[in-house]
Amino acid sequence: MLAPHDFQKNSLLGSLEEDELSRLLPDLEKVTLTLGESLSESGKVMSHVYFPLDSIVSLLCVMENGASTEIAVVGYEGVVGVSLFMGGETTPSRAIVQSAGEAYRLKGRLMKNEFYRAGAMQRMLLRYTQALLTQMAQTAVCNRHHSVDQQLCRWLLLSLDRIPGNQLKMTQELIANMLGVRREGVTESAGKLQKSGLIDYRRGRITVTDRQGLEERVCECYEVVKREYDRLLEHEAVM
Amino acid sequence: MLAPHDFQKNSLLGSLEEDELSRLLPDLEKVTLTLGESLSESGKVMSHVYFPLDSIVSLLCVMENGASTEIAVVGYEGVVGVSLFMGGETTPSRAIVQSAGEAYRLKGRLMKNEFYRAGAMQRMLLRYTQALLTQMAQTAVCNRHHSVDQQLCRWLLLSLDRIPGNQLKMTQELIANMLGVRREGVTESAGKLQKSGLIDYRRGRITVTDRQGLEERVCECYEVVKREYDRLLEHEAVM
DNA sequence: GTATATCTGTGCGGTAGCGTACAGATGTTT
DNA sequence: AAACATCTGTACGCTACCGCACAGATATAC
Repeated sequence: MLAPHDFQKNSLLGSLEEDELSRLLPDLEKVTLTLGESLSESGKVMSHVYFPLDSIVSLLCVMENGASTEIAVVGYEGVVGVSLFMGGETTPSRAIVQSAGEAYRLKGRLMKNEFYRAGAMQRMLLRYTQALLTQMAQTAVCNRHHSVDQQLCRWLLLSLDRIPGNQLKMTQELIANMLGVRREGVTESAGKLQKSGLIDYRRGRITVTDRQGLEERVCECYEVVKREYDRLLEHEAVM
Repeated sequence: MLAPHDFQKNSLLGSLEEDELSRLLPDLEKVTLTLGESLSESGKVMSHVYFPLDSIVSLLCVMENGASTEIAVVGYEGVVGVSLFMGGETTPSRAIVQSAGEAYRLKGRLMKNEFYRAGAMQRMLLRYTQALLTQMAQTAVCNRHHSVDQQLCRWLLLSLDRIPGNQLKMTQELIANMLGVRREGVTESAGKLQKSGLIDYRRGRITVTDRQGLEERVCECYEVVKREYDRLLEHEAVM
């Protein structure tokens, strides 16, 4: 038996108008995303766009020497593959599944067709893309000015906002790759948070036990991004 | 006497189709941008979008404590004010004139009207916005992984690509604000470039004397951004 | 239950960049 | 020409983070 309004778990899909939905629904394909899976490689054309339901996808910039940094994170509020409708077809960044879960996907061609109908879907996607711009910008400034401690808090909160529950399956090694810092640095910062009783870290599983405590410790970057996402995505698009 | 095809100095305007041009031309207003002028403040709605001709505009993320970082730079190849057509109306970042010069501007409302006609203009603007995304992403990763030396080279080259000539009017203090580092750090890095004979720095005026030398010293980030801009903007938009 | 792989904690020397302070250089104004 | 503002160079101690090395802890497989 099919879950009746499953797709609504993704807020972009959930905000569609009737006619858009009826056009798209038959082509939406539910897929399970596994940890570490790559949805998009640098310079390659994606076959689909992905609308996460309870999964998280990281957009990573990978450099020649293999070092990487997460530039944005996408969850139920967004879509992976904006370059398909923005017209560039590819991007130099990678999209990696950071937290396993489900997503709907839609063939690139169909996404573009819907986008160019210039309806509510287009407006939502553009506003979402602007939110993504803000997240990237804030990531840049955070990378420059804030300590690993603060960045870890930001990362935890941004991730937590995108999944149900308060637990992340994630090794320190992977977090370090996301933040673009040493694994030992994450160990140290996570240790401080642990000692302060904010999180409980147990071999690849972080449980946030005091969310408010994290919010008190995080840098302003988290709030800036969150406010902008709320502003851009939680209201109806106005033209 | 009017310069006949002045607007073509901006490549977005220059790539418009006949009918678009005839609609927009009467409303394009030529303005002179002065060094340090602000075109957009955090959270405020811009009245116009700006198409630089020979000026450079920096997009800055400013934090509560006043520290800032440049997240992207816009010149003749682009437009300042993407949030107007992306639908968000405002952004949390500021737009500051980094190099004085001229630009055409267009009222926000008219920009949106043209955008929603979904013609060549829309496609160009979207591709440009994707290029901007790439620049921000690469800035984030560069801030994380590269030395001030390398970042200064990147900044010089990106700026130089956007103006005629090989001279920038710019104090080290301002460059430091852009890069989000100490002024002394810029002094030191610029000193190295000077000793290597790549630039000539004289109180607020940098002359690049060996562009190729800079390109040999810059990190990969410059090339990634440049390639993506070329790819996305120098060809006709394909749907 | 034991072996194994992986993940986490800790220590240590090295360094890039920070904050601060101040001196010298160079345009500009009068 | 002298006075001034501003920009540039240098120095010094400090801290966060890096790279490396390795030991201990914990899940999983057999």
